[in-house]
Formats: sequence, structure tokens, C-alpha cells
Amino acid sequence: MTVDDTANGPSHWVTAADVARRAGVSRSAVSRTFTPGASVSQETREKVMAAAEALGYRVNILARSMIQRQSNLVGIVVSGFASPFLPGILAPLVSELDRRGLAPLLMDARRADNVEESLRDLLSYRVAGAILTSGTPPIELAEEYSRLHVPVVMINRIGDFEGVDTVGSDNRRGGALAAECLLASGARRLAYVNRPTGTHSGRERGAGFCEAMALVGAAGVSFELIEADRPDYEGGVTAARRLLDRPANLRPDGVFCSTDELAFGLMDVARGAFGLTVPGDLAVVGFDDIPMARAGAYAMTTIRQDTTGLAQRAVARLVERMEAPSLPSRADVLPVTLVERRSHLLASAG
Amino acid sequence: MTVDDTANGPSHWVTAADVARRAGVSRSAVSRTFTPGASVSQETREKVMAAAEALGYRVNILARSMIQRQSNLVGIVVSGFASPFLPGILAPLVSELDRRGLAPLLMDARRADNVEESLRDLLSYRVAGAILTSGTPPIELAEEYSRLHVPVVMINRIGDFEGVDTVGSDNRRGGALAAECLLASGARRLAYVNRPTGTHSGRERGAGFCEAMALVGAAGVSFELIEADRPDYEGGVTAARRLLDRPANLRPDGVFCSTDELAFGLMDVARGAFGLTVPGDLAVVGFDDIPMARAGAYAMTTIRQDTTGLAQRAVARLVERMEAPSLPSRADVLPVTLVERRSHLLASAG
DNA sequence: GCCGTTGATGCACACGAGTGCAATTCACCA
DNA sequence: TGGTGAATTGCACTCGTGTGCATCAACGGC
Repeated sequence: MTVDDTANGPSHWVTAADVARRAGVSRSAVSRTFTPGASVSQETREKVMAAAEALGYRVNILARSMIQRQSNLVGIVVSGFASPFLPGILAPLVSELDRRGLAPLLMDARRADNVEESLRDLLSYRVAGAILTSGTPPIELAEEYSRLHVPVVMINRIGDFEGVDTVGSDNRRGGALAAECLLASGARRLAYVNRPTGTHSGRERGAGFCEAMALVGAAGVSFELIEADRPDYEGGVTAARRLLDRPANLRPDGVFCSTDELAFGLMDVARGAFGLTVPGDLAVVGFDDIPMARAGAYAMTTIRQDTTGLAQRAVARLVERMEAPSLPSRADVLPVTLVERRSHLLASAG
Repeated sequence: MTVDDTANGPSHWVTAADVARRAGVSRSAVSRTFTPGASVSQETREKVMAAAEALGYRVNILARSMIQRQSNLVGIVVSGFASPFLPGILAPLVSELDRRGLAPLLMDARRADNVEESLRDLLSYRVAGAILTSGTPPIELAEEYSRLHVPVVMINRIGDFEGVDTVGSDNRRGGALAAECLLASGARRLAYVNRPTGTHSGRERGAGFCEAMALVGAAGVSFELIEADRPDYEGGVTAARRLLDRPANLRPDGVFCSTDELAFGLMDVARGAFGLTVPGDLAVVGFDDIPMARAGAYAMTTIRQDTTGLAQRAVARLVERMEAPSLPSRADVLPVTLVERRSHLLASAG
């Protein structure tokens, strides 16, 4: 019953040959038993399964990948885990990959320009594809991936690369929804707090915001754009100081933040340091709808991204391209929705 | 200059043989060039490197793993990405693994009892080890890992498995610190809000809390333990209702929550639904010190876990056991620290 | 009873790399 | 000049698996 035929050798991995020996069949039969669609008689299959069970045999996926020249490893490149938005996208991503028999190899590109190194490392693992949630690959690397038929999908990033698919939220529309919401609340002195390191999504959100503001064209509307010095809560804090430390009649009364996290910082400072009420004196709209956005302290009105949809679409595109590598690039844009809680309300509203 | 010798074949991966051909050396020479410590002349190395560079050669790590019978894949098993504490541990984990040339294979065990399946799957990848941030393996699987010399390290979990290392925070001490802090603030009617699905860490925190409370032994101190119905913000919300919906003189004035997230929910309800001030009427202490704990809205006094330390220690233990598989199990306990912000203060304090 | 067809099985090769061993080169010293 | 040693190099084997091809048995139709 014991598996330790070799006593205490350095490695006890059970191979297909071991199973074959025990089942009294050829190694090929074992291989075929574990290969869906191969030709094996019911009798052999049962013998093999019994032996495999008894020995605790598991197919060596690495060896299989070698012979099939196709691994089921998929690289996931993130840059830091600081963003609270990341887990929301990671969870469905992993589960979707798992559903398709793919395994996520996690890579952290600390700095945005380090994506290059991560992507290069991934090639050593002969990944079946790569999903980028951050950063954009340098063009020659994108070409190398394309030449090697290793599909790349970028989430919420834009880069016009041949053969690289993009899946993202409708950032423009999100910005527009935010503008409409704030204007409807009666806000007239609007501001947009963007993240630093000009991200594409950040710019798009701002553009959508401005555009909608102009379209609605309410009289006496002013607009101001500022860029936070950090992409996180602290960035919202300092942005708030810059935005609110001025005479009351010059202060914005409606602020759209590029991120819920920025909005948290801004709201806290508005309330704490400046004694404003939010909602009430100041209307705030965020972006992402991370879990904390529904916390009572913030009751954040925000633009929700369909993280599950993004992940599913990304994996779908990846798999499609694995099967047909020379597909033209596609850029999917998924709808966003306005989640109205309370932070967008103004006391003076009509 | 083009790599496409075979025009548009299905696969363009460059192999060591290609490099050897181009450099005019044997395949062994190529292999040795990329194997640290192997014997290659400077001249050959340069020829190989030049050819490799020109062709864009990358060692196939999967093939290398096969021949060396030792992969550098390490399984990381999490259960869901819901906990905001997770990113804090994931980030240093990935970076520490990377530093040692190991690559993280991410597995999501949605339900706690699904860890078994994840661990079993990992064996197919011949992982060099596994790190569990959640759930405990069934005993026979732990034995299988041990027999195969695949080290397993559990973070913040306890299970007395032969050959399985454990790295965790000093939860007892954390609970004690919380109790001391609340008592020092003048709280006398204490409560502990635990997570559901009795986790080891949750029980330990409660035990440490009680123990310290008894040791300090202030007169007229009462204690109450309740279990949230969910481990997240919403769990804190419902726990707060159960705890506070009673005559004022029976309400706790100092609450310790097993998690910052629970504490957020509790604070919001205390303020919103019951009109209490926190700090002021109610003192609250959390656990973890996740990024949002420092938000102005909460200014959460909390017990900080050394996530970086946990990750580094976990990887260190993993690597040690990779080199010496039959080491006795070790259980590391890392210190926690009290981070005093404002949520623990009471207006009535002396 | 013979032959063609179908299905199962095993042999042998391949995937891409590391490495022991023997052969070769080269320098250096006596 | 011959011998000794070290340093390099290439051959060939190996890791664990998938799979084309040939073989073989069984079976059914004539």
C-alpha cells in the first residue's frame, strides 16, 4: 500500500511509467487515459485509473506543456497591490482562467516602465498569454509577443498595438455621468481631481466630464482640473487642501475624483479641516465603486466599473487569440453605471 | 536579421539549438552559458550571448525544471480576494518570491474546504512549494506534500501538521494590547466582535483580550463576545445593531473588532443609526491596520500586523525547507504593534 | 472460411534543456 | 622536447510526457 518503493530517495514523484508498471499496461495507455479523446478501452482505462489512484499519480503539466509546445500558464501583470480596485479585478480573472484550465502566473511590475522586464520574464515560462492590468508594453516587446503568437490583453489601458487586444470601461461615459450627476445636484463650480502620471483612463474620464459639462451648458458653470500628487488616499488629502483653501465663494461645490480612494481623502479633509458637510456643502462623485464606497461614512456616489465583465471579456479575448493568433486587434469598451448614494447631494439643490 | 527562418510556422520559439547553430558552437555550450557556475570560455560565452541576443533567445524554464526535477513555481492559495488585508500580504510575498527567482502561481480556493482541490491541482505543476493564506489542508494532503518534499507554509493559520511551517502574528498579544488600550481609555463595558466561521486567529485575539482584561482587573468591568454574521463591513453593521440597540446604560463603551473592516461598519452604524460619537461616546479598536484605517473618517486605533515581515518569513521558511525537507515544523510568531490614532478615545476619560 | 474494417495497444521518437564523461586543446614547467 | 595539469568542449543520455505509425486482435459480411 505504501508508495515509497524507493525508500527515501530524493524525489517521490509518481510518473506515468510507475502507473503503467503497476497496471500492467504500456506507458502510452496511461498517457491516453489522461488525454481526453484518446483511444483507450474501458478495461484498460479502469486498470490505469485504479493504479493511478493507488499511487497518487498526477500528470506532470510541465512535461505535457513541453511536448505540446503550449503551456497553460497565463501571466498576470499588475503594478503594486496598492490600488483597492485591483482585488475586484483579480478575483474574477483568476476564477475565469481557472474555469478554462489556465493557471495565473502573477507578476508585479513595481514601476510602470518595469512592465517590460516582467513581460520578458514571462516569456521564459512560455506563457500561453499575458494580461496587463497596468502599464503598457514597449512596442518591440509587443511585436515579439505577436511574432511568438502569445496573445496580450490589456485591461483599462490603451495602446494601439498590432495584435494586442484591449478591454476597458467606458471612461468617457463615466466622466459624463459624473458631470451630469453633479450638475443635476445643482453644483456650478466643478472640479476634476485626476491621478498623477497621466494615465489614459484618467484623461478620458476628465474629457468625458468636460464634454458633458459643455453639452449641458448650464449658465455660470466653471471648471477646474487638478492633478493629485499621489494616486491614493493621501493624494486626495493634498488635492483637497489645494482645492478648498480659498475664500468660500471661490471653492468648488462639486468635485469628481478619478478614483474612489482620492474621493475618500478629499471628503475627509473637506469635513475635517474645512468644516464642510458632504453631502450638503460639497458634492463628490468617485470612480470604481470599490467596496468601501458603500461605507456609511462616505456613502459615495460613484461610477461603477463592471470588474467581472472586464475580467471575463479579457480572458475570452485571450483565448480567442490563442486559437486564432492573427486576429485583428479589438478594443472592447464595457458600460459603466452611476451608483447614486448620497455624496453627490447639495443642500442648496432645487 | 529576421528570426523567421521557418517563415510562418506555428511556433517561433527560439531554442538553444538555434543559438548554437548561429554561434557555431555546440548546444551544450549554450546551456552552460546560461547556467551560472558552468565552465565556458570567455570567447564562447560572448559568441553565445551575441547569438542569443540577436535571436531573442530565452531559456525555457519549463524544460529546465523538468531536467532538474525542481520547478521554481510556488503556489499561493488564497480564498477570495474580499479581504482588504490580502493585498498587503500579497505584495511583499510576490516581491520576495521574485527576489529569490521563484514565480507565484495564484490559486483561489473560494470556499475554505476547497483548499484541498487547489493544493491537489498545484501538485500537477510540480510546484516547489505552497503558501496558504487561508484554509488548512486536510491531513492526508499535508502528508502527501511532506512525502513529496514539497514544503507548505501557512500564514496566520494554525494546524499541527508534521513538516508544515506556520508564520503568524501574535494574535493573543494583539488582543491584549487592544484590551489594555480600551481600559486605559476608561472603557468599562467591553465587547469583542469576532468574525464568523471560527478562525484560529479570531479566537486567539479574543482570548488575548479576555486574558489581559482579567489581568488588569479593573473594578466593574464587563465583557461580551459576539460573532458577526459576515467577515466584512456588513458584518460590522449588523453586529453594531445587535450590540447597541439597547438602553444606553447597557451599551458597551469599548469595542474591539477582529478586523478593521468590521470596525468600519460598526463605527458607521454607531454614528449614523445611534447618534453616538466615535471617539467620544464609544471607543473602538480594530485589527490589521489596513490602509483605510488611517482615513480621517475613522482614524482607527488598531493592531498592526507586520505584513512584510510575515511574507518575508514565510518565503524564508519555504526556501529553508526546500533545501532541508525533513526539518521539524516551526511556528513563527511575529510581534504586532498598537497604532494609536483616535478611535479608542472616550469623552469621559480621566 | 477469408478478407476488410475497426478499435486498442505498444514502440519509438520528440519536446528543450542540464550534465557526467571522455576527448581535445593549450599552457606551462622540468 | 616531453609530460602534466587545468580548462573547454562535445557527445550522448536524461527528465516525463504526447502521439504517429505499425501491429494485432476481434468482428462482421460475403
